[in-house]
Amino acid sequence: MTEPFVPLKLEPAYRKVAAALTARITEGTLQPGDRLPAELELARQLGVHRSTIREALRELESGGLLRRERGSKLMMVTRPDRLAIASGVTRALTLHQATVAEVWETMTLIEPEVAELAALRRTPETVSALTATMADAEHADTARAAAQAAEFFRALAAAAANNVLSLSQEPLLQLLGSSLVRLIEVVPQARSRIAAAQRRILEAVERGDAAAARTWCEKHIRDYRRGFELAGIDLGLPIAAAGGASLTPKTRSRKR
Amino acid sequence: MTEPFVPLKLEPAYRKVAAALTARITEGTLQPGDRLPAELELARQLGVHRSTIREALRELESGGLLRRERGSKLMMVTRPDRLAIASGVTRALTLHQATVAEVWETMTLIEPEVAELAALRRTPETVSALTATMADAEHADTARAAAQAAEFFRALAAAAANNVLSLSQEPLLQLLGSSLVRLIEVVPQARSRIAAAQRRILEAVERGDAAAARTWCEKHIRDYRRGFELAGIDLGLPIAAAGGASLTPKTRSRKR
DNA sequence: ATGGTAGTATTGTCCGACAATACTGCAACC
DNA sequence: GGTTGCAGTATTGTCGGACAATACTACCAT
Repeated sequence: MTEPFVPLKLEPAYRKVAAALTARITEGTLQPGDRLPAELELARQLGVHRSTIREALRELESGGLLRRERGSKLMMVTRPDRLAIASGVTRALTLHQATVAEVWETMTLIEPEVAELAALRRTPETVSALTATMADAEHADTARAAAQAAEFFRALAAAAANNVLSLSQEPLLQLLGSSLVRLIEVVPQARSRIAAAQRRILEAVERGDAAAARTWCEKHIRDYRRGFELAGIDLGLPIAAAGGASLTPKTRSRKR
Repeated sequence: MTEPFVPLKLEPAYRKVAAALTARITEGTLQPGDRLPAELELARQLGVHRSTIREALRELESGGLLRRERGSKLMMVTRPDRLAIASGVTRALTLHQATVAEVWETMTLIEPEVAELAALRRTPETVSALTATMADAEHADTARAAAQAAEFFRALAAAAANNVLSLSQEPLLQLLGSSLVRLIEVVPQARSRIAAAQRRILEAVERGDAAAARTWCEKHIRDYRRGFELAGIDLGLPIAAAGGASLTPKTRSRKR
């Protein structure tokens, strides 16, 4: 016989409220840009106490479905923005001890395709946006230079005109950030090599040469791997460790 | 001169509390599996009211950093689980009106690579897990059959032994779910074609033939596209519309 | 050891309160 | 006319406390 009783789950009220609000948003009754009613009003309508409403609001807020625009009091319904969503994924991957190798491997797979699509679908606007990201190339400030590398990929994905790709890529960029800083810090020729590769990719995209864009991007990503190795970053290590190590390289090399 | 005053942001207490707790978790002071102190105790330690603590907890909870194990009272620190994280991304992409075409394109890019890696890194366990997913293939229940298709890809990614890939793939599977149901509902030969392709991929993975695995997977994904077209799913349409239409075609047309 | 039982701890929800601040309308002023 | 000042209201952030339901615990009886 099958089990006669399954664990019946009673949701607390705050979760039901959150679910109800989420449903209103996903089904479109509440649209991005709409203002939510005041907490007391919501409490009255849903028949629960304001505290309960507030707990539910925090839930939606952290999911990016609600935000308060600067200096406003009422909450506004909003589409989760890309960075916020990605940072949740980033945190999750960090806690799951994702390794540099895994992230790198995924980039190997995504980026060349992104470059290819960018070359095929470029528009004057996306190309100039891409060009604009080169301004900070080879920047003296290490953090700035690392940020520029990520920015380049973001602009590339924007040119590829695929939101799903852009969002898939974002956590990778965030995760690689700290390792990238270390790479640029430690490997002297990194700045120029990165800039040179970016220029090659940019040129290929500009003239719509998809094959070249892909090829150069492949090389570019492979080059990152070489850089990581040169910088002494253990690819098998979880990202967190690789990043943290870059902050205290001296202490690590000193024995004990 | 530069602006003398930047908007100074004062965070409400509940967010500071959330940030403090998050920091403890990411830095490792609180490890997955640890139990959080009681709310009153936290309130005492942090010097705020219990309501404030509770709002912060909801924030972490919805981020997947805290969970309560069934029938327990204290919260437990936990690693965000893959499905939960992905569902946030899924919701975001839905709200951003991601199209079937975008999702499909991203799968085109990821899955063949996943298949290739799976063939290279397979172990007896992952292969048998992959085989096990075939049990539900060609299932009469449409929803079940669609779920099986997603399950197959999950097992494939597991065989590829890359957590980042698995997680990147998950939102795509969730997004495609509803369209997939529709596809299988409408296109009679879909079940057998899907099963056949899966068998081909599985065989290639089993014998470690990376090239074949990739090729068959590419064909498989291309076949999905054909299926979508046959099923009359407009690839340019946002996912929500494509899926929603299949779930409640009657009610939608009656709406007001 | 096993099983029952009473007491304690903890959460979920409620009520109410109050200060700080954003919004509104109106009067006053250049 | 447009700007400024101001009073009044609405709304949030935070607090204090309360209570029922239930998980946990320690103890007692068998």
